This record gives sequence, C-alpha cells and structure tokens, in this order.
Amino acid sequence: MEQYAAELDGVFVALADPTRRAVVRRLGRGPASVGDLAREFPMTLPSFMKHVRTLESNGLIRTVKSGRVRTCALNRERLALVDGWLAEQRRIWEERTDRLERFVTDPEEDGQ
Amino acid sequence: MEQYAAELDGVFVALADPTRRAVVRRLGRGPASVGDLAREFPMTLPSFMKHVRTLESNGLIRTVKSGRVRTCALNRERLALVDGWLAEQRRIWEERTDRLERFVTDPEEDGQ
DNA sequence: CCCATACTTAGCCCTTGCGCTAAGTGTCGT
DNA sequence: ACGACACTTAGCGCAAGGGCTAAGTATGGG
Repeated sequence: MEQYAAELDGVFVALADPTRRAVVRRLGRGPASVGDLAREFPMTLPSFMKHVRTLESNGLIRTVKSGRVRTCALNRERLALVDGWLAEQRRIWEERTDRLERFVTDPEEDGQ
Repeated sequence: MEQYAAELDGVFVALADPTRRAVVRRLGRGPASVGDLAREFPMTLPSFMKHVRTLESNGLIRTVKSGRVRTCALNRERLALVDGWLAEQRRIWEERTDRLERFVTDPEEDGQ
C-alpha cells in the first residue's frame, strides 16, 4: 500500500512530460531503438536518454541492449496503475452520490 | 488539438504530486474549505495554497470565496482528459495487434 | 585494424517546484 | 472599535528537472 503510493507517484511523474508521453504513444505501435525514437524529438541524444531512463525506472517501458542498440518496448501493465487511480476516484464519487441519495431518501444520518 | 495537448499536460503535471492527488481524492467526497483541507497535510498554509492554485489553474478544481472562506470543489470533467489519453493508448495498442493479426493472416503488406 | 555507429557518462546551466517565514488584507463576532 | 480568523502576498532557499556540450565506451562493417 505504501509501495503502491510510491509507484503511482512515479508513473504520474513520468507521464507529466510531453516528450515522455509521446514516447509511450510511439511505443504503443511497437518497439523501437533509442536512436529511432530520439530522431522524432527536437533535442540531443543525451537529453532524450534521460527521458528513456525516467520511463524505464518508473516501469513504463522496458529496454534491452543488443550489440550497440538499445531497444525499448512499452510495459502496458504499468498504465493500469493510472487506470486504477481513476477508477478509485470514480468509486469515491459514486459513494458520495449514494450517500446524498440516501440522505434524501432517509434523512437520519449526517454525513457532514 | 494544440490546446488539448497543453491542457492534458497541465492535468498530468497537476496530478504528478501526492499532495495534489490527495486533495483531488478528498474533494471527491465533497467540497471543503482551504483551511479544512490544509489541516490534513503536514505543511504550512501558504505552501498548501500553492497546490490549490495549481489544481485550480489546471482546471481540476474550482474555488469560490465567500466572506473569508474559500471553498474548493472537484471538477470531475477534467479527469476525463486523463481517461481519454488512456483510451487513446488502448486504441493504438489495439490497432497494432490488429496489424499483427492481419500480417499473420495475410502476409503481404509490410507495417515497418 | 580502423572508422563509423550507437549509445553512455560527466558535468554545467538555468528554470521551475516545493517548502518556509514574515507581514498584509479583508471578514466576522463581540 | 477591535481582536481573532482565514486566507493572501512577498520573498527566500534549496533541490530537482530538462536541456546542452564534450568526451568516453563498445560494437559492427570493411
């Protein structure tokens, strides 16, 4: 549960940058090498590599190096964390509207 | 479309902080004043206010001041942007698997 | 063996983010 | 009128984020 919070935070932080979201998008279409990916962005390779590492260290992508090429692939499961968080928000909201309904129907308990 | 990208970015940035996500969570249960919210977090009011402003300027919450109290409420529509982004990712992924399937079934065209 | 390729490392710069204190403004209660 | 209350503004300090250059390592091809 503590662990979950930290991981969720990492995922949101990783996605809070347009370049990194674009990489996730691109990798959705299939794996690609660092060089191929980098070519699509207006920045130097070292700068781009930082994004790759951020994505990897937060589990959003996986990379393997074969020879001198590092290939990146999307780790789709990780996006489920965001999905889960959104679902939780919806759940909270629904509990709330339920409470409001109950209040209208049977106004005895006070929920603030 | 440009606009959309900027807004999406703002939303992700706003959600990339545990305090702000906690505020969103809390407001899911119903509106609250800045003071009430702040009491739940280990930081000073001015610091907390910055988070409130970030959330508001990115459209995740709405606030109104009545007398000396500022009341915050969740703007649920805004979370739909995140939902939309996730849906797009899923769509891209599905297009990809479709392509792969077509390739297995009818291996003529080359999709990269 | 040598050069081009594909990263990788190191280190610098500048802006932004997040937290703090101190002091200010506008309301409310008495 | 006056003090307590609920922010609000101003400004500071420090760490992290994102971009750059320069130089290094390791691999593949000729």
